[in-house]
Amino acid sequence: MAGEESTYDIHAVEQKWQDYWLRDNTFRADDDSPKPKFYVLDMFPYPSGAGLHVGHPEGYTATDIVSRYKWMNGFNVLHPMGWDSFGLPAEQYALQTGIHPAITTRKNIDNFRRQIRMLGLAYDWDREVATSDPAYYRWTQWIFLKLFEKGLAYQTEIPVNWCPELGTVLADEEVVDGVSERGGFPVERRPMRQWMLRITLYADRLLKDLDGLDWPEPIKEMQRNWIGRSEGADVDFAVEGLPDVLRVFTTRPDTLFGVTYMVLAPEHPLVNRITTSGQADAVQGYVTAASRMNDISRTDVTRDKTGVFTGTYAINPVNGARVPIWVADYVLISYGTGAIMAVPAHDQRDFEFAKTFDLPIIEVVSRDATPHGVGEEALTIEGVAVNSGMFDGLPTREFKARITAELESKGVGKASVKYRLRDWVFSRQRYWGEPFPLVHLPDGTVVAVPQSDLPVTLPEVASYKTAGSGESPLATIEDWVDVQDPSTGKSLGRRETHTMPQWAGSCWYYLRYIDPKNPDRLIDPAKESKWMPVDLYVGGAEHAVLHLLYARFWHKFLYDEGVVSTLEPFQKLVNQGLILGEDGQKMSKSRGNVVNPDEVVAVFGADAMRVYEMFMGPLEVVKPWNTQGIVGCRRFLDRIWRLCDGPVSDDPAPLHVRRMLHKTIRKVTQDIDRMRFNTAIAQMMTLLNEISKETIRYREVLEALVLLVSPYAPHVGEELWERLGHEPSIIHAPWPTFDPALCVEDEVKIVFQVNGKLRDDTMVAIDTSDEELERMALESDKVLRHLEGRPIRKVIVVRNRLVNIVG
RNA sequence: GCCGGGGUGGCGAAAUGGUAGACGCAGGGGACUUAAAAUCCCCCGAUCGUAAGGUCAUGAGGGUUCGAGUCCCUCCCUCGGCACCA
Repeated sequence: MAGEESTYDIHAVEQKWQDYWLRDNTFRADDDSPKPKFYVLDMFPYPSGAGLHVGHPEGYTATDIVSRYKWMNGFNVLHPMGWDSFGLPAEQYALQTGIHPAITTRKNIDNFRRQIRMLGLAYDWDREVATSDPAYYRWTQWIFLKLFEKGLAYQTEIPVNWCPELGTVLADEEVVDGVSERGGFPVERRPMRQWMLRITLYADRLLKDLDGLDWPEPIKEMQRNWIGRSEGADVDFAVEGLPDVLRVFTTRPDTLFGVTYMVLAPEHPLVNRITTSGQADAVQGYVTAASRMNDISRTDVTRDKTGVFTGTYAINPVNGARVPIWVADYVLISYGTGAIMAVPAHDQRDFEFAKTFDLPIIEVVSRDATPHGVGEEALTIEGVAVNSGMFDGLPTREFKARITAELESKGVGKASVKYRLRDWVFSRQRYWGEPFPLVHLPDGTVVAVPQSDLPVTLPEVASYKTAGSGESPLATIEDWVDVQDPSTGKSLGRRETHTMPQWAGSCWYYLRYIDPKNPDRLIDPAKESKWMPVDLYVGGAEHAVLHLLYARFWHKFLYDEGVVSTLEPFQKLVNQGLILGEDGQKMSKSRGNVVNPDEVVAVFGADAMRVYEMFMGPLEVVKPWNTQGIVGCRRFLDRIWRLCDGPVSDDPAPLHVRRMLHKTIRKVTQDIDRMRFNTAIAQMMTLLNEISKETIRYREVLEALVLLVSPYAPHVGEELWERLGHEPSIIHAPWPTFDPALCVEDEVKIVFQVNGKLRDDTMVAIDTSDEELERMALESDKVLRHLEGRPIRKVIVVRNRLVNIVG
């Protein structure tokens, strides 16, 4: 293979420079530098036992190129790396082997660090952090306590998937058709105590502040959809024969005259109160059945509508109509008020339900102000009111405003905004996560562990199995759970045994990189304001919603607390596309198509791997790996090496070579700014092809090429830079500049078209006049032949490009 | 179902509305070599033609334009996200 036949000893060169960078601390970010700052961030990895796969270095190489480019442009760059090291796999491994997750994690981190260094990535290792390090999670706990103090953290009972046989809570993905994925044991919905964070309080800000971010529009759109702001009205319906009020949320208050029934979610608190004795058994049975279903089958849209009548009626506030109240699981307790007014003529779900249970359907919206009767599906458009009494003829928009105001004046409704976003379930019944710094007192109150006692560290446990109750393994460690007064030894209360989810540590790691060792505070404000915000954040699109939304939420909270000075953490975001296996399938162990960077580097070297990953295609795009393809990148580097290896002339290069060089400097520079690394590499290859034709190697050209290629292939870059007589590191050398005057050719090819088809071409001096070009085109035999004597109707001349004769 | 990407040679891809396929891989031919590897040079979308040259071609079909891979409309396929959110 090409790697073994390479021109130079790749591995010796790569080792030499990796050692140098480490020794020299080349990539240290300087907190005191007067240079402009640039903060480049990678989404830090979970250090799995499998080690890096070729997908990781894609994003890392991209940020590495940008970092090195910024250094060469005189910036003070912060480019850190760390570990998202709490998480389930280490705990599952501990369950199987009894090896402590901390040990596994340390080993995996060491392996990841080795692999990342092997790739020549320019990180400031003095700033490395790991979320599972007590010195780190002390501050995760600190942030949580702030949230707790401000009332943004609360406990609630919410239904979770409880498997009695396994004695544990399962995630929705672990439940298939109502039984556990592993073992096939029955799973039930059981309300369990969980810690929640009030992210919904920040919904509006999380939505609005998206506008100012330099993020891919699709990602912003995903976040907007996830937050799901919707404007409408709360409307109160009286319940016949009872003092209760049934409040519903609707985005279409203009359809109130079309309400033919009401629906409560099975979990709605009014269900028991309003159900008549005659309907009690049916309702009870339905509610119980609904509680057994998991969220996935419950929300399966292809399911037929089900429901049951409560026996009670509600009174429509606009016309006094008496409408039956049903219970149905297509209404979710977690959205709006957990109850709806059903308008089957204009809502597809209500329509299907009404058809199933033979309920009336009243048309109240029409395209053109005249009723057309109810069709085969609901008409969900905005239009004009019909069958709505005095409101007939009103356009939807006006009607909404009028009726909302009217309801409000009567005290039976008001304008209302609801969000799809739910509060964040923040606790896990697991061992390997941040302990909550909380103590439950005997009287039921919950108190914070004093700041001076942080961190609350994880105790040693004998077994990593969850406690039988569904509590975490921590619940079984009596010494740890029982909090005693240090002076009297008297029991004060019991520690919270839940742990935080993996998202917690990744919500703020980008801040700790700025001040990683500060023992007294999360971050020094002066350093924070120096480095924030993150100028470029690169990572996988799989984190488009959750991680990025949670981190933005915490950041805004920390802003409110005066800890950070920016409203948003990540100014520019780029998602790298997935790298697929050689078979075009997603890489996975089971498919056996995983490419291991160790093997690639062993054969081709880190530089070739880096160049290939960037050359494969645009960063953001999904693309398949092809080991054969690296050969071309290896050859490219070898050819540069050989070029620099011989005698070098200090004479100025001939004009055509300098032109090519300056065009290349321009293209490579512009492409790095646009993060189009593939075309930058292609341009360098083109330059290389050109200068290889010359018998003389000009220093002027070689040095520029080495500088240009060095962010992509830093080992070759450093080595050749040194051999050309310069001091390391090449990142201290200035990025080459181009002369715009040298980027234009003095001759251009002009294409002659007849009726838009290419017929001839010729070389002319640049900026030849339109008249001259037209004259030349009309002298072309080929053009004349294709005109076939037809009269010329029109001539289009595009200077320096083409002449199109229309005839 | 809804939202968002994307369909260009054998493959990865490139192309401010202006020569479609830059650059690379694979393939073919040649030079060097006892030979192979490496290296260097040439060819390389399809099709008709001895050639000159012509015709077709960017998922399909329409449209705008002197000119469309690029803009507009309809549709198909594919990948990702969300999924009874009232």
